[in-house]
Amino acid sequence: MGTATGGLGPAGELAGWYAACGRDLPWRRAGTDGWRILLSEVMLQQTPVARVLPVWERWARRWPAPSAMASATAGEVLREWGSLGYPRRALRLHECASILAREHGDTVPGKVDTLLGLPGIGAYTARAIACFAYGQRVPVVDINVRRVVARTVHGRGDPGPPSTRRDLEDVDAMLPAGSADAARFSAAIMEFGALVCTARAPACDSCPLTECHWRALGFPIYEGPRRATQKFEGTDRQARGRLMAVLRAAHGPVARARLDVAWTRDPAQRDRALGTLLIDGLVEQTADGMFALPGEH
DNA sequence: AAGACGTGGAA
DNA sequence: TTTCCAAGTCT
Repeated sequence: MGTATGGLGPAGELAGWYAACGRDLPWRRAGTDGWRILLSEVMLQQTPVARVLPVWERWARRWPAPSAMASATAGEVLREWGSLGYPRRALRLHECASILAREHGDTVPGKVDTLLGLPGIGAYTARAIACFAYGQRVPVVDINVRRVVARTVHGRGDPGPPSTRRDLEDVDAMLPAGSADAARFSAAIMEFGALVCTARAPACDSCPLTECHWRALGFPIYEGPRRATQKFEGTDRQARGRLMAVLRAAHGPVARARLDVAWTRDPAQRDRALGTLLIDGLVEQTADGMFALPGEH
């Protein structure tokens, strides 16, 4: 690539690169239905492909349709979710399955506005499903896309804080006219951001793009506001994670003491964590004062 | 509109 | 060891 392609344009260049270098991920194979696409998109929220792969394969087999998942308990779904992180996603998926089974004929809707009304489906995921499952010509904007646009179009090394409205307009302006081309473009630009135009060490040496404003400007260092790095060690989130791990590993309800030993450094924090897990519906208390994953008692 | 929300691997 | 990062969503 890169020699005398004159006129292909960024969309064409990305499409060519994607055809040659895109990964053969199972949810991208022809014929993958909307439900399985939805599962993959939710699992991939803030979670690397490598960790999603085995879980998605198992889920796609075990729960081939929303109704199948709806008939499982939330606890079973949480257990299958394992350590993917942000287990509220699993809970919302379970709710989503019930809604789809009950109100949408056991199928996944194709309209962005309808998808946006489902639990756990936001601006990115709704458009990703509409685009990748149903071939609609809608802008699909994730962190990869925002980073590629920031660099190639705006000449900034980092996209800075998100602005859904602005980001959607930026990408909409780049979308090829045909829906099939637009869908291919979105898959390609996301993959490009994930494999080449990466956050930490972009592979500019092997970049397939003829034009990049960031490169043209000499790769200026990003000056804007930096998102505060979140602590994890010692936080409520870590405590919640420990408690959930105990519940997942157990077969049925566990006694309070079993949870207490999972986080001993700060009893008040442990109580707070358990309290919010109860509120979130990730944990339930049994009649005799034990604790369990929802529906598992 | 910042901040909460998991987890593990790489630099 | 510490920090950063991974196809965001919700409040």
